[in-house]
Amino acid sequence: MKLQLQMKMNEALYLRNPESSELGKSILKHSVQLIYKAGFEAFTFKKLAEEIGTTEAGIYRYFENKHKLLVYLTAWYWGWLEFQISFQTNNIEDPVVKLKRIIMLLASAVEDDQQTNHIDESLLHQIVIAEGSKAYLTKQVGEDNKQHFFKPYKELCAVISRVISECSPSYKYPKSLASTIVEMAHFQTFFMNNLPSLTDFSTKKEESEIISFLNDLVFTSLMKS
Amino acid sequence: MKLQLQMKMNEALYLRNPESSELGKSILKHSVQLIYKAGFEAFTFKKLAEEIGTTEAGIYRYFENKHKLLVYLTAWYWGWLEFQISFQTNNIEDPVVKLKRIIMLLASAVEDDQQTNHIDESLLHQIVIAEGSKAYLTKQVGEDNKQHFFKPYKELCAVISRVISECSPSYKYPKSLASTIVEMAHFQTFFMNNLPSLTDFSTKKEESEIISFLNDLVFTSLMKS
DNA sequence: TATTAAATGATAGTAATACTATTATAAATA
DNA sequence: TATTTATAATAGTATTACTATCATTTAATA
Repeated sequence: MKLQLQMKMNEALYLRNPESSELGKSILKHSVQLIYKAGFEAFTFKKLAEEIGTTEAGIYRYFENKHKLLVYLTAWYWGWLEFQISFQTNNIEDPVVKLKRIIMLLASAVEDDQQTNHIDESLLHQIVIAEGSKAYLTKQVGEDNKQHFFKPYKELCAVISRVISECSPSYKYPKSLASTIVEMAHFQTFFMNNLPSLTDFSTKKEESEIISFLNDLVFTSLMKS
Repeated sequence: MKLQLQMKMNEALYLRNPESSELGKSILKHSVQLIYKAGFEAFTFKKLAEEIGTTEAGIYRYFENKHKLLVYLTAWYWGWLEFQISFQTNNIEDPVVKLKRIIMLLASAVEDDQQTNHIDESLLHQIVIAEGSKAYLTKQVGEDNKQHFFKPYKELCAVISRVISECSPSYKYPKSLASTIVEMAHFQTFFMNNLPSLTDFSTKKEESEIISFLNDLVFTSLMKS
């Protein structure tokens, strides 16, 4: 039995629900591939339409513009990741073990999980590393936030900060530490691959080194307080 | 006596040196103001030209495109900040005191220093917080890096990582910790102002709280190892 | 089965963006 | 005075980021 889990996405992110039709799913699938390949700046709805074999206007029926599409994809990713984390850490009692597992999941390359056929999570992970911050580093953060576009990201951080507080109830910065490890899991990966002198990770490009760094960072902070 | 210190910028960043003429300086000054006001996405050379009272073609004689201009401005900022740090921590023997001072400088709002009349460092600091990552989160990072566009940023991180190693020679991740505190000084500020639930900082929006967070993060890591 | 609605395809058009090129003029310098 | 240098003025192109219209296919429903 193969069960499909559908994420309930914020309806303000799209004009027509892309999960509800073939063209919609094709838009999601190919936008991930094209943004991955060309980068978000060079990505246009025209090119996407050509790739899919539809027209620009066709894409615009689903997404207002490419910024909304990026926000949609990143929100999808954070929702998906939160589910992965809740699934993989379910029934783990010890919050320390739990937090270690979370750090591992944050900093590990994702393998495409087949469950959700139309989105390649592995590519999407790469996109979120390289383009994800652009979803909120804009002049419209405020309005976008009011419309709850970043809820999945904030929820993930909230989940992590709760585990941090379980590990160490007296620690004073659980939320900031949570957003720090989420961001750094990505940034250190990006730096390792592109600006390696900003990291201590060898040319082997081992993600295990990033995991060790984050574990060290987090647990020395928590053990002390 | 008022001494002007000129930063030597990477020549591949511009077509004509903007520091060498009035129009050039005006471009720098007004681009900082306009990017701050409109955000980098909405910023165009046309609008900039109108603001300055010159033509689009006039801007293009100085900068190839707006990406190069952003890279120029961020590089300028990191160079300027490294100088501020080296100046303000000069003659401090104790590396712990030094590192604390650095963290303070990283996370404090900048006040325009008058020394360099044409660039408003305070606005530029805000720009680097909100747009700075876009300088390297692109498909061309590799090439840009080969042309040493990110040297000032990497040098600043290198300086900080050396102080970290002085504080604790056995600490295994001085470079990653350095890039982490630089990035987090900015991201936590951005989050505090725009997505506050990602932080533990009160509505007072006190930068001193961010400084405390970073100090805690860094010094528990270093004391332990 | 016929009717109708929903989704898509095809085409066209507009305003703004991101440039390049050319020519004229003013100011600085040799 | 001749000449280089910087800038202004104007024009033009390809691409981007959309919006609008209408025809056609597909699917749902009466």
